[in-house]
Amino acid sequence: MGKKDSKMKCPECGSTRIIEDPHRGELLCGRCGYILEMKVDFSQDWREFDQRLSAEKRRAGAPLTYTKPDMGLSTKVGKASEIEKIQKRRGVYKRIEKWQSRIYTALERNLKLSTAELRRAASILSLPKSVEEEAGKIYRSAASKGLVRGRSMESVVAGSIYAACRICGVPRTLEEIGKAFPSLDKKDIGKTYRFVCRELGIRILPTSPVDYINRFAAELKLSQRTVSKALEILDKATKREITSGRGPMGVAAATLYVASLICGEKRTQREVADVAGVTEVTIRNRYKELIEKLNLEEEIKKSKEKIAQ
DNA sequence: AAGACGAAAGTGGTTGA
DNA sequence: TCAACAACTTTCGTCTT
Repeated sequence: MGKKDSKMKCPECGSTRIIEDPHRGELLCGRCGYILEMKVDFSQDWREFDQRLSAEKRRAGAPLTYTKPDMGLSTKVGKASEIEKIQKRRGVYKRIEKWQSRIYTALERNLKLSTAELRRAASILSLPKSVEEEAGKIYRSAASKGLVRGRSMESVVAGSIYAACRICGVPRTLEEIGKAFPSLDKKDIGKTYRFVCRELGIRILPTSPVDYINRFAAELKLSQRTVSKALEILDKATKREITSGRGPMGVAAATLYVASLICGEKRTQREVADVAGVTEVTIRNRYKELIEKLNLEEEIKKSKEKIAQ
């Protein structure tokens, strides 16, 4: 993490302490954790030392993209009637043209619609371009394997986005994805997600609570101090295997709740639960385990006394 | 009155025979 | 394919602040 230039200001709390997290490529506020932007390096990824090297390394054309139905690549065979000079071969071109349209109609028509849907959802969720690309890639493989058949196109798009978020290390909850797809219910998205991952052989790595802490904390407007405390607690908890087998969102929520108590920035269980998309009961269960196994009782008592003063 | 607590019953997914 | 199982949810009554 390094300091960023001082001109930048956090739109959330006005702090000018903007820090950079190079692993995630995020710029975030050092005070409240608000994420200002996801940085992507658009600069040239090679250097040119002489004529020969520059000719070798340079790549022509627009970059491939999964956010266009044809990846920005397709060419079209002209209509036979337009190619007057080669009248003789007219029959051949007619056939080629026919095949082109046949291939186009099946998969491409679907991709046209789904790409529009993907873009719409990505903009609602304000996903970084890289995640959108990943989602497009996943959808494309799913579609070409015929996995969309029997499922709604939307649910597969939603599942692809959910998977892409996790792969890129910026997981969203199913609720959040669901908000961008009002017509779908949460369970269908999860189901489709699992199905697509299984069929495509995408390894589903369980998400870590760490991935959620920053985002949840920002929504709860917790200070950086509390976030650090939460991460510290989480680290201890992980080492003692309190977190294994537990839902990562519940763990993240409980950790933040405890940290908020200790740092005197109390949030109610309800508030934390809503942000994390779990119930108060789950927070209570995790919370109990944390306190028991990490002996946090005294620390909470201390901070309570402090507040009472 | 709001928040925290915990018991009990229900849900959906995983696992192993 | 079915039952057992763990995690989580929903609901609700009770205690605490």
